Amino acid sequence: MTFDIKAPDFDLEKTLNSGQVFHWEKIDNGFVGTIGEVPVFVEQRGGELKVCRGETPRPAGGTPTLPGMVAHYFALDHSLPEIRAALPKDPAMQAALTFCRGLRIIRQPKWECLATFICSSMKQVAHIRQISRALRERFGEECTISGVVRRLDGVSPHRSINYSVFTFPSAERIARSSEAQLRSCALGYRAKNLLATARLVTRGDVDLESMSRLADVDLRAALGELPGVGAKVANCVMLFAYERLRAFPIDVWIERVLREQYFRRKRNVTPQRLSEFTESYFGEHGGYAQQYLFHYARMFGGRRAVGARKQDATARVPPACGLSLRGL
DNA sequence: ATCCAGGTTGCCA
DNA sequence: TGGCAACATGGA
Repeated sequence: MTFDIKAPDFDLEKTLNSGQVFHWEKIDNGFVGTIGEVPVFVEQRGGELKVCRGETPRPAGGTPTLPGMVAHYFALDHSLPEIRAALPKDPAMQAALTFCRGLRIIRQPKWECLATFICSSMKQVAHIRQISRALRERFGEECTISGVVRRLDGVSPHRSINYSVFTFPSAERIARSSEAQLRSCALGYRAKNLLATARLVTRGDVDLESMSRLADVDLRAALGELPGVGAKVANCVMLFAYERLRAFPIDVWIERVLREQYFRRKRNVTPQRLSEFTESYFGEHGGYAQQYLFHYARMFGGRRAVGARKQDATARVPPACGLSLRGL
């Protein structure tokens, strides 16, 4: 069964390839992945999404409608015009913002997001994708997606699709595995942390759902208690799974941008000071600012920008703004 | 081959 | 507090 969903001001590819989520696979002009336990094929055509769902591994009760679920996951309710208007007007921000038009901060399942970002430390995005896939194939459940989608050319009425995808393993499933099994998924030293955190979640020592009621500072502290979760990962999980749009994760890419564009290579700028600056300067939607700067820097910035050709061949040239991030 | 990656942690002064 | 090394793995 396929649905059409209105999705104005949305760029599916930029959203899924910007390093906030790691499991979506580009296939046949669309993407195959899961939204929670629901396997989904999504294809964007102009301002519309064509969505086809597969079978969940188990019958799920109280599931919302597919269009509602998709719209919620991709945060189609976020008002991008308002968010864009509220961001700073400096050249670096404007350039990133122009390039990242339609990129949305999505709403990921909490455990899935937490687990993958625990695996993300000192890993390139490509590696994180490999780890995510390995965990799914080893411990997740396989689902199939089959159906019909109308063809782009409109010559034939439709084409049939048939894909396979794995759900992300639950905390319980990870907790039941061994550190050696996790290491076989190329987790390295992160295996110990993922296992320990999975056990805490499984035992009920932490309740990821009820933590959504905490204020930002308390949520950050609670997440920080988990093994393998420091300031950066906590901010990623807050931003990508708890709808805390102020959260501003600072990784090596963002740190380069901040030092080059906002601190003009000044020395003695501690992580603490960087954090204070981003909090006050980018404000309420800092997470969006961060994601736009991150994606832009990764596509065009110095230190051999990653994937500019493969991921976005149509936009190889950065927007003309009289500013370059080269030489960071 | 060498460098580096969406960091965290423990230990040192 | 701030600096620093260890920690695993594989893409560029």
